[in-house]
Amino acid sequence: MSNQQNQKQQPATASDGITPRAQDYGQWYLDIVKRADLADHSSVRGCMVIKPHGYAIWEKLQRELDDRFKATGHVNAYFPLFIPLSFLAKEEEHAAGFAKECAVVTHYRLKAVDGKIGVDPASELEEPLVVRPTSETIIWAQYKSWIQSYRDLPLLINQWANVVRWEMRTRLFLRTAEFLWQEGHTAHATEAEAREEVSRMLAVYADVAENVMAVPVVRGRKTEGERFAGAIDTQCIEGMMQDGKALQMGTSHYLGQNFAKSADVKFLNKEGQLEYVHATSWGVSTRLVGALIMTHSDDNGLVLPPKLAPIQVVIVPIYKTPDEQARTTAEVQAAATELRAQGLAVKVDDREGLQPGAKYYEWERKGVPVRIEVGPKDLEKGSLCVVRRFVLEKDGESEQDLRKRKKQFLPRAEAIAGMTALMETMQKDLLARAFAMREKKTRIIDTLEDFEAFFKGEGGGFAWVHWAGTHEDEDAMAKRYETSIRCIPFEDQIPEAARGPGKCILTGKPSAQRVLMAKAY
RNA sequence: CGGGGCGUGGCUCAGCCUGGUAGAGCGCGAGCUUUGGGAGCUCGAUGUCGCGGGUUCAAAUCCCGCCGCCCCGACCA
Repeated sequence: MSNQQNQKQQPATASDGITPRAQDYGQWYLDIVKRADLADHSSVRGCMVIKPHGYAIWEKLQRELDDRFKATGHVNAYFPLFIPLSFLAKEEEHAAGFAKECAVVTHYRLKAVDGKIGVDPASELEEPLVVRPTSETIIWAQYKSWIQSYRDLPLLINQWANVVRWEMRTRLFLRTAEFLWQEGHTAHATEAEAREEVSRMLAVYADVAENVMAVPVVRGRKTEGERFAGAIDTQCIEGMMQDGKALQMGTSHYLGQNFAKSADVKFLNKEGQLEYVHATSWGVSTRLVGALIMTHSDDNGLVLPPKLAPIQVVIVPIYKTPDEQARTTAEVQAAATELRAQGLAVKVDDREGLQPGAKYYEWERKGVPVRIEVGPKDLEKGSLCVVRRFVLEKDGESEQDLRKRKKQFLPRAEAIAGMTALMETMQKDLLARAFAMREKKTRIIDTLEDFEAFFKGEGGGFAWVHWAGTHEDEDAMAKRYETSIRCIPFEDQIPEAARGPGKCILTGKPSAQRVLMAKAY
């Protein structure tokens, strides 16, 4: 597509092979995924291969999440990939919600016929097995035998797993037929306790989004139409991508007693009475890697928050003679050792046969936050050349000035001692930048005219609007403007100027508070 | 499911209209010279041209059928 023009030209900038965002945002995203070596399309429709660099980011995210799950009292377990069809069918609403995207296993054997291997028709399963699109039903079937008394509650379990949803259209990380995620499934004695769990885990997600991923999020609950199939309440965090579209980054559901009833999970309470258990479930997926890319990256490649960068500092030796090579390499190793002692993830790039410039571009593309160059002059001066992947842009700043600000020659000791602080600064800067970007594309809107103008002319973003429409009205808005209610935000999530009651933007009916409208991924 | 595109060395693609037995750039390997923002030269290796059938003396190329993937839309985390 648009990157074909670059094909046979000499690379002019670091962005070679990456379509600029302004030209084609969707293509830019794909280019980043490929050029930063995060993932590949596989030969299976809709399924991706997560490459080591992409997987390393996921592993760091996993660690951050898992630590928080443990800290809030959860333990990990693992349940089967296959769900008997009858299990899924038990919770009607749930089944209906996922029916259209289920992969189904119907046979268990292959057979060679005329030299060709194929499905053995004689091996048909008595009951088809659904490849889990989510695990509520199989897990609750098990909970039935685990829960008898209030003493067994709360049951706080998380599972790290892959799930399959046969989506009609897929996009690397954002929506793949198979994806990796975590799903928490908890059982509680009371509604209040379960609802508290829902809020607790949403807070964990928001914490990871903002303080680890550096992606500011709006917290709220879904409208009836957008709720998880089978849930009574779905809470979510919504991030804004650089094109102004919203991305749902995590959900936490109060499932009421629906699943307990369909799986017949009762417990004896303190008063000696049988009661159905209250359930929650909550999850985030590899989609978060997509959110990371679309929030922070630029036309030169991936930009990663230091907390999630598999490599935080890359050090490149520069030399001409074998003597210089020996000396700079020794210094590079020494610096690496000292930085690692601070707990930093450091990579020494002493590959031969690649010029330093080639290495710079590669690591920029891959989003390494800081690069250190060590040449003969640095050895003489006892300095290190510290180059940041990004700095906060100033208005009207030239490309050269920006580049100059990224690069600093620092006394060796200062550079090394200050590295952890620099990581923290960059982590904060990234969040601040993402926040500013979101603010810039956020409007308080009171009329349909302004609404339409915002989503057409200005390219859209987050719109705070009053809403008192029906489910049908929501659909009408979606058809007309391609927007949806991303969430009904919690009171403290609404900008102060936008709080309080008003009139529905569509129907004019009284509205208690504003909702968040946006186009969404 | 509808619309579009693509399938040829590892990658991106040219060649196809007008059939004559496969090319370029990048990458890869060796050697020499290079190295503070993508190195240069020399030599070298690498192909069931998506699959099946047909037409023909001859098919990457023409015809028929099939398959797969990607992109755009309707559905979704």
